[in-house]
Amino acid sequence: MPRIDPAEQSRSRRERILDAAFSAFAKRGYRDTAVDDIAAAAETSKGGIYFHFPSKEAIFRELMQTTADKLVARVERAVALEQEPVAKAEAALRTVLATFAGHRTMARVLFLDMAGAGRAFQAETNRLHERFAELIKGYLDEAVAAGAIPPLDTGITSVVWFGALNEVVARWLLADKPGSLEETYPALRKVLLRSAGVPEARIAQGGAAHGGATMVGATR
Amino acid sequence: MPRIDPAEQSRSRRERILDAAFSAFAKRGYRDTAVDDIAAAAETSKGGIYFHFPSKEAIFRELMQTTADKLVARVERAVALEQEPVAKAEAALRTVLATFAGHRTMARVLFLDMAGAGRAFQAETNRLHERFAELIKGYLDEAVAAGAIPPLDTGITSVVWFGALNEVVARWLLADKPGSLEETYPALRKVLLRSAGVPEARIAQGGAAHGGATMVGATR
Amino acid sequence: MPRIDPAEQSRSRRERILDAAFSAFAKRGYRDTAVDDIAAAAETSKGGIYFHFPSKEAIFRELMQTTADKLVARVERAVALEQEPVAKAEAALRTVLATFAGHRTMARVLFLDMAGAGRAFQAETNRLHERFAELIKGYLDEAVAAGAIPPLDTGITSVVWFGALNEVVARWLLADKPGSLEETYPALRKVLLRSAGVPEARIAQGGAAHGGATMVGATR
Amino acid sequence: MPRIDPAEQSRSRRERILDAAFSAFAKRGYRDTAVDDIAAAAETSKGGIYFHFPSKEAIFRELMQTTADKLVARVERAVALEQEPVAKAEAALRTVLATFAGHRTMARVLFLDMAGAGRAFQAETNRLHERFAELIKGYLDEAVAAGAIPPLDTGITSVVWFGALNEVVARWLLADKPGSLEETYPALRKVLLRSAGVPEARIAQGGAAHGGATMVGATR
DNA sequence: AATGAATGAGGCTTCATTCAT
DNA sequence: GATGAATGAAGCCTCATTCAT
Repeated sequence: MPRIDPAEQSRSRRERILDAAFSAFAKRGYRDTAVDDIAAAAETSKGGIYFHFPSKEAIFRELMQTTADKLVARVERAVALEQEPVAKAEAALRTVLATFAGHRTMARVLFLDMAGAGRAFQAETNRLHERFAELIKGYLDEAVAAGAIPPLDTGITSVVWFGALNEVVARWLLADKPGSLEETYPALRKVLLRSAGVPEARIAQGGAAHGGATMVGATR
Repeated sequence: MPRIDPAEQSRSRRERILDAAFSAFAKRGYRDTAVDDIAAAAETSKGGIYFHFPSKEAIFRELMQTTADKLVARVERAVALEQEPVAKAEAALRTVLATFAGHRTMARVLFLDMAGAGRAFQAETNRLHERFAELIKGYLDEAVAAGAIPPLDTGITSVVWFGALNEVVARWLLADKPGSLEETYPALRKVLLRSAGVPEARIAQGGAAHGGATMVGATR
Repeated sequence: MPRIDPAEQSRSRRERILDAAFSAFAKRGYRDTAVDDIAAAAETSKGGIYFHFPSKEAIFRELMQTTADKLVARVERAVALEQEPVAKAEAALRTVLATFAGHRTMARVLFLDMAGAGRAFQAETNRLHERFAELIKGYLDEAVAAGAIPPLDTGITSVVWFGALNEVVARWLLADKPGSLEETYPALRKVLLRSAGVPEARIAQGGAAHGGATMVGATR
Repeated sequence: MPRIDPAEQSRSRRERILDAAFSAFAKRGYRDTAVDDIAAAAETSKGGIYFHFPSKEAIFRELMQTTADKLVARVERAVALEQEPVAKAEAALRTVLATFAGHRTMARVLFLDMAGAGRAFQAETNRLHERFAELIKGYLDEAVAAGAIPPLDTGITSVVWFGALNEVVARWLLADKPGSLEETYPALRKVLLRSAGVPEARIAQGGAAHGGATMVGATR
């Protein structure tokens, strides 16, 4: 008879709490989500939550961390499929948009809650932004090294890219009638590539690379 | 005899509350600022505050509104001094950076608190972002109309510009040792102008327009 | 028309809270008394309590302080009526017993709660014990100086006196059927005077000093 | 083959829990010690504790009981070595001080925790005090019977003795820099013997009885 | 207009105890 | 016998808002 592994069960409960917290935070924001709400959503008791996590804050932090990790991993996986430096940057852009398009909740948590969680998380927020900017900067540096784009200040450019992406996603999140996030890709791509000095000829090639596989859905 | 106009006095009390709230919000964020804090800073009582404002939220909203108004007015004033479309866009950019550089508190309120204030203010935040993006879009449209830049999607471009600006300022606000915000202007300018398709030749002219008056601080 | 002085009203409310807390602590002990209990007993709201006091602990501390002050004041008043050193010591003893006999609650708070309040108040407890021991020591020192008793270690003797008093009161408090606290005076007096080396002849004079006024009731 | 007797093993686990609880209570007090703390210190689980004991309270009660038993046994052993009634009383006093001096933890539990444990243990505390007072009273009664001291109210005297001892130990426990508890013996002895009417001549003999063996520490 | 005392709904966290495995 | 996950009742404190004066 298939006994239930208690360790497994515990992990799953933990996961359930995390999931519940995730959507609760996404729906109402960090401050407006009570631990009771999370408990109710996870079908546990408040005490149960405090068995698995030391504090509400800890839950949030873990959520941020793993969410960011997942996103980064996905971007890196997508980028790895490309050879050409500019294509890598494009892949990164595309993946972020596609991911958020498919996981609106994830976007809410990462973009709105993080900022809205208050001063206590500024360091966290900072690190997250830095991380993504670094990621982008890496691809831009490669592109410069490969001669695909002229030498330029990849530091500020990556910040611009990140800020732009941030704003695009935020608008989509806050819009009354969202529309498709992925539809913004072609236009955003053009503007950002241009900002990085990618030759117009290369830009014109469009996102047509890789055939129709451009907007590969999320695996999750 | 020079009587104090009661209406005038009331207005000044109102103003004092607004000022106190402004710095309190900037210092501790919306959620972490108690009405008591504001009252203390304004040298009034809690009751006094509720005489002038219906709620804490209303204070915040008004603050956002007037702060944004001030910033927009200042940008428009600076832009009005320029003739050439691209120069106008540059002026807008420059003014925003210069203003925030001189009014870190203003930046905090507009960039950090707004986000941190919770879902209740999303509409407000939205409108604010929209407003600035529109402002930028207007200048870009002019530039397109004047043939200074090629026809392009000024909608997305303005969003990119705003997002970039947003991110640059946010980073500056959250940095451990801030550094000069205005120093980022030349690099940011180059990237953004490029993103809008401004010819390299025009970009190379630098921010040298208007001689040394480029970075004139605000009077406020 | 007799307007109500708001300051007066506030003070009275504060007092009401203090009184409520006093009996609540005496009845259930510090730890087992919830702030809600105090609020209910004081016919206020929890918030009302926190308007007047920063914390439950602060209430307790203030209570200890003022209660001890009252007792000390009363002892000193009684002692001041006596001239002879030994009579002073007797008066102190008598007053403490008489006071507690008339204010069982006071005794509970000072003797049981203080100890039971937990480690957080040890310093407080310490100081209180020290204070009373010092008081006693003062009278003993006077007696030695006056030659009423032989030179002796008044330090340890005062500790013994205090400890004895403490125990007598504690027993009375914890007894199933209390009996009269004041009835223990003659016997206790004899033992303690003996411990201080008071001559048997003087001891035999009994507590008859001051005629029947020996057990003056409390004023409070 | 030397199997481990399960009953024996269980007893040892029980013992381990008791020991752990003992030091935990001594360190943080009854209320501030969580069952989890005890479990951790005993290297068991919470469930394990509840297998051996019905409640936290029961552990405490048992601890008090056995600790008091040990102390009493030790006192009686020491007293049995003496013949002379006054010497017996002295031995009791000496032993208590010596024991606590060597087992500060024991003192903490018996003197501080008991009081701090709340109303639930008042009966326990009462009984403990009574028990010790009875012990002392017994020796005093013997002394009276033997004519070593004049007839006196041994009831109140024993209470005084106990209270004095209590206070001395409590002070030592709560002092910032403890000093030696045993050093207080000579002075305390003198005061207490005097309080019981022991002739000055006998008191002057000092604690010199039994040669240097006076303060032999306990083996535990 | 202003004051400041009062309210009370909630928020986060702790912890003795239970119980399925 | 033992484990550790789960429960849920309290507990202390905060704070936006109201209101008598």
